[in-house]
Order: sequence, then C-alpha cells, then structure tokens
Amino acid sequence: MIQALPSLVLPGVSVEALRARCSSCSMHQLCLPMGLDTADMERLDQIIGRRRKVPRGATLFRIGDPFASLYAIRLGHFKTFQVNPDGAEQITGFQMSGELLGMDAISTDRHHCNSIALEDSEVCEIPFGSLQQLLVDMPTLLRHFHRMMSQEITREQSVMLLLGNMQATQRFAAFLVNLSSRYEARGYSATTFQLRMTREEIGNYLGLTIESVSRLLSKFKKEGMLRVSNREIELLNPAMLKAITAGTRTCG
Amino acid sequence: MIQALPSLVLPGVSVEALRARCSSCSMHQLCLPMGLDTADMERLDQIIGRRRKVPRGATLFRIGDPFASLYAIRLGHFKTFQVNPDGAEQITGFQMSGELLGMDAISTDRHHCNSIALEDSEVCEIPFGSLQQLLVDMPTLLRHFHRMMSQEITREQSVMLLLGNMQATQRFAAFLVNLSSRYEARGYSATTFQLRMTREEIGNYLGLTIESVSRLLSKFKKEGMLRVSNREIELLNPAMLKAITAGTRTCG
DNA sequence: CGATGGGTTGAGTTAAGTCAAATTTCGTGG
DNA sequence: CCACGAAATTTGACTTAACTCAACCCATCG
Repeated sequence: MIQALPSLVLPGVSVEALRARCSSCSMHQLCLPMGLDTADMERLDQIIGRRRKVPRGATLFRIGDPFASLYAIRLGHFKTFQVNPDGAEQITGFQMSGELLGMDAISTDRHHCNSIALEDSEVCEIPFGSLQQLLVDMPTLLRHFHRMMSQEITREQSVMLLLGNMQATQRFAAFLVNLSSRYEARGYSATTFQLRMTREEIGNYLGLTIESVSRLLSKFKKEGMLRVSNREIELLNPAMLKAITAGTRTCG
Repeated sequence: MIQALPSLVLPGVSVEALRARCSSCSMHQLCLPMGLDTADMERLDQIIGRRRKVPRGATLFRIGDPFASLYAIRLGHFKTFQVNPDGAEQITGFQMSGELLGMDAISTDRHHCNSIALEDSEVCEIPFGSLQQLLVDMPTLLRHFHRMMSQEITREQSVMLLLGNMQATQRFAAFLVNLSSRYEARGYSATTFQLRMTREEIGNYLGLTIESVSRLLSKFKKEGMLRVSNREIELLNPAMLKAITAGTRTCG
C-alpha cells in the first residue's frame, strides 16, 4: 500500500486532480454531499462513476435518453431546455457548479430536457441505482437529496412567477439578481461576473427577444445601474435591482 | 375488540368514510401508494395523520407556514400560487385527486406557495417525518416518491415552455388538453368536464388576462372546437386542440 | 483582412393588455 | 320560489409593451 500510483510520479499532475473527491471539492457544502461526515462522503465518492469533462457546446443528455445517472456540476455552466413539437426551444434553467442535473428524468426513466455545456465544464456522474442504495443507509444524504429536488421545484415556481406575471424590466432585473446571489453563494463577487450565456439565451429563458434583452441592458447601463462590456457585468446598484425585481420600484 | 365503535351505530355513516384507507381509495394507483403491496399500503395508512376536509376557498397552507406534512388529495381540486413582494399572484398549478401538495416545502421546512381549495375537498395528511422513516424501509415507496417529485419538476418545465414560448391560443389549447388527459387518467371523460376554476384563475395561470381567456373560449366555440356553458366544457375536436398545442396547427 | 456570429439600435407592427359597458350567473334572504 | 345585489363573464374600442424587420456595429479568428 506504500507503493506509489503511476500518476504520482508524473510531474505537475496530482492524484487529486485525476481522482477528484467530494471531500476536496470546493462545492461540497452546496452539492449533494452537504452535511455528510467524512465516512459517508467517502461512500458517496465510491459510487461516483467518473468525473466527465464536457466541452463547451457539447450535450450532456438529450430528451428521450434513457436515465442512468444524475450529474453534479463540478465546474462550469450548463443550460437545460425543452423543445416543442414545432421545434421551438425554451431554456428552463442555467446551472452552475454544485447544482444537480437530470432530476426530471427520475419520473419516467427518460430525460425530459436537453442539457448543453455553456463553457468547458466538468460533471460528476452519479449512477442513480447506486445512489438509491446509499439513500437507504444514509439519512442525511436522503434528506439532502430531497431538499435539492424540492429546491428545484421552488426555483421553477419562481420562474413561473417571472414568466407569468412580470414585465420585461422586472424579469431582467430578477435574472441579474438571481445570478448575483448564486455567485455570491459560491464565494465569487456578487457584483462582478461574466455572463456565460448569449443574449439570445437570456432572452429565450426570460421569454423575451434578443433585441429586448439588448435594450434592457442599454437602459440599465444608461440609468447607472450596471456596467457592461460584452459578457462582463458589474452591478452598480444591486439594491435598486432588487427593488425592481420585487416590483416595489418601477425603474426610471 | 368486538365492541362497535360509536360511529358504527350512526345511520348512514360507514367506518370506511370516517377512517378511509389507501387500499379502498380510488386514487391509490395514481397516488403515493402506487405499486405497494397490501402490507406496505397498510403501513402507509398507519402514518397518515388524518383525512382532513378543506372547504371551498379555505387555505390548506400558506407561504411561510412551517412544513410538517405533505398532502395527498383524496377528493376535490386545489390551486397553488406564488406571491410577489408587490402582491402580484401567480398560480403555479391546479391539482386534483391523487396529486401531492407541499413538496416545495421540503427544501427549507417552510411552504413556498399558498394552497387553496377550489371546491369542497379532502386531503390525506402525511406527516413528513413519519414518511421519511417509511421510505428507508420501503424501496417501492421511496422510488415512487422520487417519481412524484420528479414529475412535478417535469410538469413545471412544461409550464415554463408554455409561458415562455407559446402564443395565447396555444397556451389555452395546451391547458384544455392537459386537463382532459388528467381527467381521463382518473377514469372520467376526456371530453366533457367541469372547470373548477374561474376565468380569472385560468388567465392568471396562463399569463393572460381574463378578457383574453374569455375571447379564446368564444373563438374556440365559434370554430366548433368546443361547447361551453359556464364551467361546463365539452371538447368537440380534441385532435385539433392537440395540434394547436403542439404548434403544428395555427388555428383558424 | 475579410468573413462570421453575436450584439445594438431604430422604425414600424401587432398580440395582448387596458378600460368600459353590458350581460349573465350565483348566493342569500324574504 | 323569487328578488336583489354582488360577482363573474363577455364583448367592443382603444392602447401599448414587446415583437419583427432591417440596418449597422464590432470582436474574433482562420
């Protein structure tokens, strides 16, 4: 057992990088292993098939694919979208590190949406059969898994509120505020971040056209609420954006 | 143990009505006990706190209420809705018998939406703590519970597609087709049913005004696709409605 | 350095919203 | 059972937020 693994001798490549583990993953306080003790985290690690790289633009799964695994995002960003019979697409979410993909597939053992990487990304493949066995043994994991599914339900309800009730300005403010808080939760700046999606994708998600998104960006910029340069965003007045999101402020 | 319960001697009131059971409930093939054998169904029955009556217009739970139980609808209809800080409401779903309410509350132990009965209804109160214990012992129940949560995620994604991408006509057709298939799954007519919600509630759910809903009803009626009389609906051309839903047919 | 895909801006259009008025339905008490 | 008021619904006329279409800009990259 003292014998070094071959990879250990390769310069510049640590074992950790090749065989990543939940315990060393910066996302473990947000992701599935949240709250697990070391032993349990180790067991979860065991069942994770592999850490898969998904290059920008590549498909992680598509509608109709048989369901085998959930995917935890280690790194990067994804979008999920639905497709109407007439071909119209609707982006149902943008996911980032620590979030779980594929939960919609549990109901019928087939995926119900497409998932594509917005940038070069990495996911942990969690075979659902194995996970189910662990759930029975690990109440903490079971509880957190349920929380994550429930959270997804809640998130989607908020989007329904956004799409069904909000004005374009309010939708866009809500979108920015949401991104901001998620980056903050991951230890990144709440005010400065890169948009990983195109204007078209933002528009699609928000039920707006690309032109409307562009105009909203210009409007917010003109009103001094943010700085924009291509995909780089800086929120200059987060409080105002939150007020607009809440509908308590109409915006100039 | 031979001694009759007091209620047994009341004329016209059966024990079954007072102490309903999953095994005798017409919804058990759609509801949480789906697929359970007799013994397991009995165990599930044991934990169900009570069958609660919820009169029309009454609140089952509201945003912020501490989460204690899920509710399976035995009978009747409910709506769930979100509320924006500015007071705007968005109906996120209409639920009917055999469906589960409250899953959004698991994530934070607080309810995230309001739930109100659309007519005099009855629910089975399923204390979540007890349910969690059962889940560990009963793999079939665990699996079906996950399916139900996943189904809710999928359902909400469809609504996002509807709200984000569809035209008013398409939304309304989708709404009718959806109700139709759910009644069919419950053994009711797929073509003739009562709307349990007001036009205003339909409009709110679909992101339309009450006037638009009224106009759409009139339009569909004029085009011979349905008969309407107050809340009574008869679908005369379900195939056409499905085609409109799919976006493959634009409607006259 | 020209092609390409993303993004911006302006002008005109339209689907759905708002406002208003008429009509029907429903619940309640006489 | 009927009358009445309140609530829900329908319909029409007009308005508007967001869309479409079109031109243009700009960053990137082979």
